Amino acid sequence: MATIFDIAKKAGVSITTVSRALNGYSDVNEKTRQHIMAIAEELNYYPSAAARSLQGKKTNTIAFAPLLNQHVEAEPFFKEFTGVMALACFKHDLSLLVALVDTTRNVEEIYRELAGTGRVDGIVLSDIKPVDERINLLLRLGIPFVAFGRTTGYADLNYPFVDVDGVAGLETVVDYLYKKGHRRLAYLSGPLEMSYAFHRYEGFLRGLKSHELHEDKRLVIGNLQLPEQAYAAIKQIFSLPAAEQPTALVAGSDDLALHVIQAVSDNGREVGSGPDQIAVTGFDDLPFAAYLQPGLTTLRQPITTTCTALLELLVGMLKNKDELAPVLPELPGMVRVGPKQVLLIPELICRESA
Amino acid sequence: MATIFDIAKKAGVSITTVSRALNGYSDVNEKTRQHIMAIAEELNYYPSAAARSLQGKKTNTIAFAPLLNQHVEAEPFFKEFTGVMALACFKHDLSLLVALVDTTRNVEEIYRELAGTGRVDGIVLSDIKPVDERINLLLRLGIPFVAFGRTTGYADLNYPFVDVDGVAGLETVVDYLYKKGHRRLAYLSGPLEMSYAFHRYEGFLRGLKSHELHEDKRLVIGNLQLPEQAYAAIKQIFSLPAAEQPTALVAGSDDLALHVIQAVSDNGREVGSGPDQIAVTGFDDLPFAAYLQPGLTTLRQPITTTCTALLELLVGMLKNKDELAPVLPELPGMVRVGPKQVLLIPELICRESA
DNA sequence: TTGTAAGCGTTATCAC
DNA sequence: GTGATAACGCTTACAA
Repeated sequence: MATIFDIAKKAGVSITTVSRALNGYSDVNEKTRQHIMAIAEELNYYPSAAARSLQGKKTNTIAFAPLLNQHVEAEPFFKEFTGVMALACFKHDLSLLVALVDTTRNVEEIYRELAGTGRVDGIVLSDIKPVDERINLLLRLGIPFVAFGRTTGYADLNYPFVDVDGVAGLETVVDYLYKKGHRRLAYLSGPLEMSYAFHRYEGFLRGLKSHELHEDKRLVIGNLQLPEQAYAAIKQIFSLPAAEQPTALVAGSDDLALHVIQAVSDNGREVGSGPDQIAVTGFDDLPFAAYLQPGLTTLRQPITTTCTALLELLVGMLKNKDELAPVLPELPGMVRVGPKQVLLIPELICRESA
Repeated sequence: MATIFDIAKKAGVSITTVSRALNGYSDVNEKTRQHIMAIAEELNYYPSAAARSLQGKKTNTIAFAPLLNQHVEAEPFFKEFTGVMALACFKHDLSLLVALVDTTRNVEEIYRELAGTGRVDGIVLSDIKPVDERINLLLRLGIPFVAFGRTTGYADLNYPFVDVDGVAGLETVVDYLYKKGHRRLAYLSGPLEMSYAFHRYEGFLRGLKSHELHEDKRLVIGNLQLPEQAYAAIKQIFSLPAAEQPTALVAGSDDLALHVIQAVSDNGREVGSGPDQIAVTGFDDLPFAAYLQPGLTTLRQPITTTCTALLELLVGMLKNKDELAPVLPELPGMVRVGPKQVLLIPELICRESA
């Protein structure tokens, strides 16, 4: 690899001049610049990223560092999100460093390293938990970051985040089902240690309450991760006395809904919105939701908007460290709940499953 | 951020000793080491990635740099592949730098930059074209890389690659359809400028030939990118005289098959394997293929195996630059066509669409 | 077992 | 306009 030195030698000037010429400084003779540029081109020169960032320069790279859940549960969403994030970064002329975090190791250390090694300008955090040490860690380290999701405390939401409003989402779903005549609703949830699952469940409860329904603990099953667990849960529910069985199954994610639909069929029932059918709903509206048979009624998680907002926020912080609130464009379904806090309202997509 | 200097000062030793202690060298007094480690911990020390790589150290990062096709066509596959690649990298303790390449800019320059800036140890190339300058470029620059896909020349396959055998795949499909009684087959292809599309089409032709069928140019439509184009193609095909219409539609990708299925319905026909139905096949077996109605008969592209092989190859090259052939584990459906060249045979997945 | 010092490829601060 | 030269934070001969 050619260095700035090689160019300087060949051009018969100092490395200072080369650096200035290449970086478009004004105080360089136009002729000299042309000459230097030509030689750089000829030598296939590209500045070393390492050397640059050693000078405190930006890396133009941000990290996306999700926790690696063993549960396949997160997988389809993870892939979708990562892909969209890569596309969003591309539009901002950023590279995306995907660094999965092994939760069986010392998580804090991994983030500390990511932040400390200076390979990235900022971090997109995800898989936020109700109480999440990573946030305080990054806050303390002074690393620019933005969270996809939020903690559940209300006092300490003093960090930048973008979240999809799971509470509002599930209230909408319950309301929809209520109006369709459902009175006995079951709720199937993924790992409740995650904020998003917690919020969705919370929304489910609020939905019940607003219609003066009460929660039947036997119809609420949480921490479902593997397909088998979902199957077992459904089987258990359908073994209740007929009068106590639910007419609608509300799943906390599309992935879960997928297994639920299978399990319902396996139990000799039919999924759908008809009178003798079992209603099933999901959350996410991943591409496959539309292809299921029957089509899945679900809440659309606006992934593209989410990524746009996350990056807009992060890039804004990177540009002017001082400015409190980066100018966020108004995006559809967006509610600003703080200077750097955004909530996105998921949209109910009605198909045939409920 | 704490530096090696801060630690040295606090520990009352030289930076050399700190460096050695931290890097696990043997010639350091155990007591000194303990002391240094403790201080490093206390100071939240992490070595600067920039400074290290400036010393020629590894970055433990590899780049995945796919071309950004405007066609949404590549999107679902891209997301799936990127996600699986991230998971595979994780297992090798590597970070993944996703750098989408804008094909409207100077592509060569972008790869040159990626290689020259030293941010990554190696590159995974994809979206290989029949004749692809990027390969010679990287070969010339001496950057470790491995290609997902291959050029179509046979003489110059002297670079490491892993490819899914599209030729074999489509021969299998045609054979399958033939045995089901189909004699008039249409072929719908994505952008033929890509090797994979080229190979699949080639396989289609060979399949026809082996059964002494001949190609009907009116039934072969290439460079389909947008859904509308697929729709138009199907409409056109169904406007042929009844006797000349195909009984089977072979699509070059699942994504294309998806649109084809829709278009067939819109033209008042029914997709399926029955006598009066139109058979449709795809390629990839993306997750949604199983959920389509009817389920899509398609060729399973072994993405996980592909990523494993790609990384195994690349990591092998990174470890011992000299050794010609890294020891590749035998993976299912794998054919070694050269010391560093691997072909993966796609498996036919029979569902209801054909 | 430890320390000194050179060097990796840049950018930035001075002088000239 | 241009050029020395000192950082940036680390690794590694070479000395001690």
